[in-house]
Amino acid sequence: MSEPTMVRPVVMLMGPTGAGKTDLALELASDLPVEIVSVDSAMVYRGMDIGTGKPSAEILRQHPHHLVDILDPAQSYSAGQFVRDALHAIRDIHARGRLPLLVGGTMLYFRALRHGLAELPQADPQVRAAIDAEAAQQGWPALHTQLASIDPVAAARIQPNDGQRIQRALEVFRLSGRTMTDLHAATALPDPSLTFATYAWVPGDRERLYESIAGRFENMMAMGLMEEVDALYRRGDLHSRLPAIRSVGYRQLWEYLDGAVSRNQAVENAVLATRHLARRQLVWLRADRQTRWIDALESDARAQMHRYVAAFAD
RNA sequence: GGCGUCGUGGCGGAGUGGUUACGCAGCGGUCUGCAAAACCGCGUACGCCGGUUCAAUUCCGGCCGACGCCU
Repeated sequence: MSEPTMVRPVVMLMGPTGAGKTDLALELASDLPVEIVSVDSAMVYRGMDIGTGKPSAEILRQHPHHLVDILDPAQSYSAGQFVRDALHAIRDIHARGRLPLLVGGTMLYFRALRHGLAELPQADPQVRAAIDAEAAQQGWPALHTQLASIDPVAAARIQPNDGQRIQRALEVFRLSGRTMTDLHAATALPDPSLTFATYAWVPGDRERLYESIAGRFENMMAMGLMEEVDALYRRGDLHSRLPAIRSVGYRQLWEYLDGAVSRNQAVENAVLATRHLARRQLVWLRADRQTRWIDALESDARAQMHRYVAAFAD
């Protein structure tokens, strides 16, 4: 007999890359009855450790992270798959009487879990290939026009050059016979029994964040990131169009291994790409009015987070 | 000291007697199964002082600075 008023708490710790979320989460996990669920589109891949800022194998043994190392880099993950996987992990953690602590920087995943995704057909390689071929032939703006004729609402909010989204909208229609706009209307919460407490862990000073990003990448190089990327490169079956290889850091070093740029240039590009990523993550966080911001640079920030999370851990 | 070339927004780099080049960085933003992705938006800058002209970043003169060559 379940009580209707019972809610199952989930704490979300979001932040830009380089903000120190991982360390904070580990700290919380060693003091409180929480289990960490990674919300990170790159840490899901095996063999991508240094560049994704994944905790060491030793630490992962002490504090198991859900949704880390679950895919081979040749595979593709998705927001939809993430929601399913996260829901399972959350269910299990609650069943153990513990608190799920979702930590990461993939804001689309957080949003999908909190607000839900419509029931849309999954990506289909065949259909995508067909659409790609058409785009190569006529250009994306032409396909955008095509989209406008079947789903004017979607076309109005998608830019004529946004191939990724035009393709998805067209794909959904070809697969289901219904427009994306139509299907979106039925968007529902993934699990209404969950309550989310959301926190944005953000260094209050952008300059400091960028400095931390540069230092962090330098450190990754010192830890052998180039060798890590080279190992993936040498497999021979991976290529630069794969989501895994397009990740920040990996993509740029891959270009160096391809001989397209110098090593220094690659490193510079990688740091730059990381800054851009952080900026986009901040945009998501700013747009989210329900989330409590915590300045990671404040001296009592950690203690504050401790209290917040402890309040849900009872 | 002489001759020559050059001096454009944070950087790179076009160009024109009157009409916002552009690229990068930076900043703002969009985001429903690739999201560490994809895409969109934002900059009147022309070394200084005069002159010519209806109008000068663009033409002329001087000055300053940089570089090169020469003595």
